[in-house]
Amino acid sequence: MGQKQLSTVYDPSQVEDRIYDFWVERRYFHGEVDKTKEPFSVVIPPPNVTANLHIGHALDNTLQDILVRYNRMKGKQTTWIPGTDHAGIATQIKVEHMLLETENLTKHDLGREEFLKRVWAWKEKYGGTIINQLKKLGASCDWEKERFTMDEGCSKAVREVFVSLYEKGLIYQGDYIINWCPRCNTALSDVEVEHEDMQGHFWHIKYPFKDGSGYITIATTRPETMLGDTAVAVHPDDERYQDIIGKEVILPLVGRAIPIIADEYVDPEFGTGMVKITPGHDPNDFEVGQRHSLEIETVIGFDAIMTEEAGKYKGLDRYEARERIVKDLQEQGFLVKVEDCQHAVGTCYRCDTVIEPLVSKQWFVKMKPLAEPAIEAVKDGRIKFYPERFSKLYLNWVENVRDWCISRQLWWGHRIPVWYCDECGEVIVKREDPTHCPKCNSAKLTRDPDVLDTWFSSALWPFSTMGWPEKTEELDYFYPTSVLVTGFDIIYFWVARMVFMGMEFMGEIPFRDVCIHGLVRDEQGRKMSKSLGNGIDPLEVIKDYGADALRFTLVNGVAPGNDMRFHWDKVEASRNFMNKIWNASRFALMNLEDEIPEECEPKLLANRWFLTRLKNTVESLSKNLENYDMGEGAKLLYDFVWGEFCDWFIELSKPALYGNMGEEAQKETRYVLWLSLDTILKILHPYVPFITEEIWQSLPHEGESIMVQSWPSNKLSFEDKDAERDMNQLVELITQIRNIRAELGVSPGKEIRILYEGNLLEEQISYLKALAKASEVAPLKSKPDKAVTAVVAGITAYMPLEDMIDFDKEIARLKAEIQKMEKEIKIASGKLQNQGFVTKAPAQVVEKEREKLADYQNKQQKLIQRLKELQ
RNA sequence: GGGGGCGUAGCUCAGAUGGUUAGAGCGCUUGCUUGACAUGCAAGAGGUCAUCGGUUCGACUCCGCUCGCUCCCA
Repeated sequence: MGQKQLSTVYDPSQVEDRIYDFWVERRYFHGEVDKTKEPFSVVIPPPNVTANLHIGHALDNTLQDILVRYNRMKGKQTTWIPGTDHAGIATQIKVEHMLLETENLTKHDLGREEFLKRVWAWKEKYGGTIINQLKKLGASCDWEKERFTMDEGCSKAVREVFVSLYEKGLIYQGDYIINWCPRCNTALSDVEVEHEDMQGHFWHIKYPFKDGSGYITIATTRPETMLGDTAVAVHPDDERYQDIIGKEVILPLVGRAIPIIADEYVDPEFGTGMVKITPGHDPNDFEVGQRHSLEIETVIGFDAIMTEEAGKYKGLDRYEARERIVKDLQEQGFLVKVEDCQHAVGTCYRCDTVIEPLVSKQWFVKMKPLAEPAIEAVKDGRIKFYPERFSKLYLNWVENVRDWCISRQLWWGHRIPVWYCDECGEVIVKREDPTHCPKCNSAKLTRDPDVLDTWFSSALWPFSTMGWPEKTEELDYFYPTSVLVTGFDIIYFWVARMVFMGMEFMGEIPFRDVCIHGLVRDEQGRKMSKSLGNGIDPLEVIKDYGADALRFTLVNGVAPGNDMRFHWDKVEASRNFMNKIWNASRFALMNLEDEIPEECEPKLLANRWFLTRLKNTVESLSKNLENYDMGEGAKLLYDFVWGEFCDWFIELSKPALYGNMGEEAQKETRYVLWLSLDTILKILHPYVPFITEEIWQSLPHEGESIMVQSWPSNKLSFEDKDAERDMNQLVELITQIRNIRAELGVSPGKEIRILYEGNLLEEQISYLKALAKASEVAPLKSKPDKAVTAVVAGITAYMPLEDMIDFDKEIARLKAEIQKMEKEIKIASGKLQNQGFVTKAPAQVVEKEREKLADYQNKQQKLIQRLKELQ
């Protein structure tokens, strides 16, 4: 790519794929074990194999890529392990749908084995979609290490963990109440249930005493479950009901007698202070039932249809049954009243169907013993959340965690490694598939039909991807991982469980830092969803604006952990920023030679100033990235590159580059321009990898690729506070002059004369000429009659404008300026007259305030003087 | 019921450890083919930082109340 061919508009579509291929070919993403270097490792939150890249993935992976690229440039041995998740329910449903549509087959028509073959075939064909989409985004994943939660290694890890936990007594099987999704036809864990507030009713129902002495009133939102009531409960301390504890009531419509029991679970303040207890259909009631050894009646089946136990309601759907029961209660005089109420209803996180709590035989992980070390690890700071507040969320959950139901009634997933002996009933849990019963030696064994919760295998991801249970070099070197980047919505599902498993099986935390980000919402602040159709396809954005613009849009100015809205305006702003970088680079290339300029000590003010700013910017940006504040870092880059490099440094460099300030100045400025652009490209690179590589390749450079250059830090030691001060003064002066020109209608092309009081360096004069469009800048000898004045601390500049002065305008302008200064002087002097401020505030702060005051006063005096001269 | 977050310019949002002339993008006004860029340049208007109180020499920033919106858990 020759310098002259650079088009004035940057076209990412001509660049990105080519550059990505170049990186992959050179294996820059790959990180081998290298004990001479500090490791930096990240595991990707594995997206579902069924997924297409959505905007949330784009954000999550952009953040990871920024961190990975930054640390790679910092010289760490870096690996970012990618992969996908088998997503039990989602994948199974997807393939079932496909089979039904294309071949009119159900999974039962095919049988388990054949069905699984089809799922694997589907996975092979479509499973790579999202991986390829990540490449479009520019993700620098270590593709040679790509994994899948159901590949051989991960499966081995799952098996080892299950058997090992079982042997330790931390996995058990039993009949407990679980969350059942009647549509997905499987048990779910507690976190897979979402609670939605729904409009419902409170039905108040009479339960007559068995002895005929009247009745009590019970309120319920689910009357259909009353068929399964096995008690009524009151609070043991509730004085109203002391005398009825132990009595029996008759269950309406059913006729069964059930006892009134006392249990602390009841809230005496709520409703009548009496609740029906249905151990078979409510998790809280189930626990009450256990405490009081109550019977469990199951009146609703796994298909959400009323069971045999429901008597005459058998065969009805649970909602039909509700209507019929309410009707019957009313007809028979049991219904007291109906109130409207809002209550939380549990729904399946995959299909949104209302969950049915049901008692069923499932496998569980005992969580308390696993939780202890996971709590400690966060409490003592071995694992840190960014932002910190998310550790509270984590702790709150982990400290109250309940046992984890891990069996799923699905076919797609890790089959539970448990066999039952058909002869003697022995339960066999083995690392290798057994052929005979160890107890009775029978060969008739039946394997448990269920599979494990997908999150069970995800929980092992940080070490299963590195070869565990083998003791690999990778594990030794790259584990624990450096940072985990993920959304807050997945802290319970995944983050906490990785900590449990990491502590238990590696004896160590799985990651040191957890960087949490928010959701990407639509323009109106709504969640993006398929049903609303308000999703943004990141690939479309990439196609039209480029991956760099998308990446920058997603992170620029976003506060850590906060949600953000997706605005097309922002995409355009980012695209424009890319174009700005492109054109600033074009300018540099036009003014540089083919070789890297010779290093030199800068003497010119603009150069000294800019190198100082460059150093400070690199430092601030590095700090932002170390603190996982990518949003602030992006903002910093944007402001610095556009607002300082382009708007000021490039403009200031022109006189020198064009040779108007002598050969030395030109040479020096070329060097500073080159160094600055080289540095800017490097610090931009983690955010916008494609455009920075493309430009860097055409800039004089050493090395193959910008992505393996070292992060700028050591070389930039240049700092000159005086230059900063002098430049600030100059910037203020130029801005004022431009302001005056604009306000007084001096056309931009018209050159003016500037006569000044105070000290200006020779270079400052050159800059003034160039940036304020002045034909002459000279010390003031005698005051011109007709002139406007720009006043900054230390300098007064007169602009003789005989023919075009509107004196009233100028007087008004001066008065406004004076008033503005008056206000500032009041504030500053007020502070300084305050004894408390002078004695208690840090000396530095007081000194700064004094300087400010002096500047304001100086300016104001000159303005007043000038006003007098005009009046 | 418990916990978290948010409320800053017309809109969308930034504002470490309290001291800034309170910032950006978009929008708006005015003027510009200035030898990188009209996906641009220059200048500008626009904010009692939700409300009330407290801590402090000093609060957009820390603490508490209230109001409004939002999320998670029960």
